[in-house]
Amino acid sequence: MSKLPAPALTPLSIVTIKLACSQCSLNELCLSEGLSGDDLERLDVLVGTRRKLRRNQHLYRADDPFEALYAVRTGFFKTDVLLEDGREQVTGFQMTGEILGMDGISGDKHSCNAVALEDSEVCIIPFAELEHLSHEIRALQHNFHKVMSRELVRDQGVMMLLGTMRAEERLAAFLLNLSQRFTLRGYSAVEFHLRMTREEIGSYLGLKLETVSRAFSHFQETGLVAVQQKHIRILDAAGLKALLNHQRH
Amino acid sequence: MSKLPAPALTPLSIVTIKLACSQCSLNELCLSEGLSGDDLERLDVLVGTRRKLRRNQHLYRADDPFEALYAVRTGFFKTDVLLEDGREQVTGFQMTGEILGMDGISGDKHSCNAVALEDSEVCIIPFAELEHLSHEIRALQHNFHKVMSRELVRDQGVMMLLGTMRAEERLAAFLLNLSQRFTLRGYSAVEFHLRMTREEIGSYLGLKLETVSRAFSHFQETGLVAVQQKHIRILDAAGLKALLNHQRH
DNA sequence: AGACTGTATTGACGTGGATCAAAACGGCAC
DNA sequence: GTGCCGTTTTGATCCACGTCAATACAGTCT
Repeated sequence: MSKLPAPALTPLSIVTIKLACSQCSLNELCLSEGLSGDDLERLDVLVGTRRKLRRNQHLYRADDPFEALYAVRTGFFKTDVLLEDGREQVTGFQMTGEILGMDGISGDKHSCNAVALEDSEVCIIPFAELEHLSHEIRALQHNFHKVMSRELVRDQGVMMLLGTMRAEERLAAFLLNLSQRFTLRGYSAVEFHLRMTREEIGSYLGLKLETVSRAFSHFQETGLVAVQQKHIRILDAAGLKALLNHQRH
Repeated sequence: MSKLPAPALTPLSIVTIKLACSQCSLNELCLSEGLSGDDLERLDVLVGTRRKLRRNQHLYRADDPFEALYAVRTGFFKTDVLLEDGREQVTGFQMTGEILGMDGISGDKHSCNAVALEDSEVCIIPFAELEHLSHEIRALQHNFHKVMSRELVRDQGVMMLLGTMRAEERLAAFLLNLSQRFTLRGYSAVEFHLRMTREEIGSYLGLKLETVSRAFSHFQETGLVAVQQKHIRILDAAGLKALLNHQRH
């Protein structure tokens, strides 16, 4: 299983590392939650290899054969779908501890593109082996089901956002969501760097980049958020939340 | 396990039936795909009970404890999510052979409402038992993963629709999607009854009911579709598809 | 340092779909 | 049948966001 230590053809080097889930600080966020020491070791074996990606590198592309899931170990990703006519929809942003690639299970090929938005590292989880192991470890099976289900619930939230919210509500919801996810990972809830461009935010939120920019400016004017390019500081989280619960008109 | 044959308190009668998946005509669409005779029988035991619902009855509601998945056996459902301020987003329409309730796995409670849009019947699939059985039958485990993943891919499509398409494109995509799903079930691809109102279509597509109505009228005028209330006849499927691939402008 | 390029901000204007309103239609109860 | 009510259609108006365009800013290369 160990990979050739031959001349690295591309920057996408594949590294074999022998400490995986058991040593991983993301434990609770990932597949290994609640696994016993013994089972954890078996998961370690499964998730033996990692892959580093540079900013803007693709982890996989739509129509690539599906072979593995990927757990983000460090860094930041986006997933997007392209229509034939060139329209792009960003379907999600993934950070540390989140799992990528589950869309590929149903058709044995990936149905979207996954791109690193900064230099990143993922754990490779060969899917056939994951199924095999979760066939043996019930807790792992259940964890995996929960991870997939969580993704379904997340998608519901995005549909709600795209279907019923106006521009500033969408951006507020987006910022609060990021804040919450950063908090879970031990980072500041109120101050962070956006890894994506205004255009990518807009695509995710179903808005044009100019609208995103204007909404940021307006948040700045009203003292909700301090915005300086990609650097964000939330000044009034309650105010942002209040935006969400307001009736139309 | 058998239910009281006592005076039916409510129209939501629970019926014990002993032919389940093995006799079910929906085989290929559902969880049982590719299972051998022996394994099929074990799935039969699991999916032993059904539940009938009248039009407008809830199958489950948001925050109900999650205990089972439901396979639509006959009828038609919608799922929706409500915001505190009363805004509603229809997140999907489910027909024969489709599985409901997977959103509940992650939080042990349902995250949306499921309502029958016509008199319907579902197969009850107790989730703990499904996990138990799919722990033993690898093909079942894999089928279930595929079903969940298919749902993720479907959600991607809805996001694309809500994020990048204009009103008539959304409606065209919606009609073509229904057409395709009816076809899979052996019904006409070009002629069908809509089970939902304009308002529900609009909620699903992120549009107001008036906009949906106008789009239907326009399709009628341009000879793409014959519309008579809820009765739809697709006259020019290619024309509808062409709408989707057009650039904005 | 200067030049180049991708990204962000801001303004002026146009438009697709929301909103408000009224009328038509269909199904159902009586 | 008649009346009632939920749904659909259609019209008139409004406005949030898209579009087009110019400028500002930041990072990178040389």
